[in-house]
Amino acid sequence: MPQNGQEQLLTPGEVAAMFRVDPKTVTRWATAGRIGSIRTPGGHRRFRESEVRSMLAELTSEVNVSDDLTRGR
Amino acid sequence: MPQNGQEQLLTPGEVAAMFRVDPKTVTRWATAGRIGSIRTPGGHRRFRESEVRSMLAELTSEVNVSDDLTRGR
DNA sequence: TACTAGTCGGGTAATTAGGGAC
DNA sequence: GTTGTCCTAATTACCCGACTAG
Repeated sequence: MPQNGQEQLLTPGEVAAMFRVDPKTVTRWATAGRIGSIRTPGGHRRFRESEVRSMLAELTSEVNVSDDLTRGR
Repeated sequence: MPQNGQEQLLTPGEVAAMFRVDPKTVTRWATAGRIGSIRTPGGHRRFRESEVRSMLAELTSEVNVSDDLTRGR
């Protein structure tokens, strides 16, 4: 079994689905340097799941926090 | 773990997990000469861990962490 | 010898990159 | 200033049967 100290990566389509935007938009974010990207030798991009999720959480504004629903922070 | 001093070899599946691609894609990289490969007597491929890691680091671009992440602007 | 998981091949869909304009 | 859609070319993903690794 391979060691699991690696970072989980996401495809542009998955990131686009998380933000509910077009994959092209995610590509623009990567081009603009707003999100870190890992390129395959073929030129396709992969994104770090932790980075995407933290960004998603960072840009999320909750209405109210009742109890321990906040487990990531 | 295994022998030290020797170079660690990775299977196509492990390299595929690092790049979040299909093992078949890694095979294609080897066929196209984008990555060095070592063939077993049976025809299966093995890849050098150092080469894969350096390539992964080479194709990784971090975000420019500006201070204005605080949503002030 | 038999067994499980992985990796050959090829072939065909699906995704992505890049440019450019609105 | 940002996002979505158009196009073409390239890359990648999933399908199969057969073989290898251990």
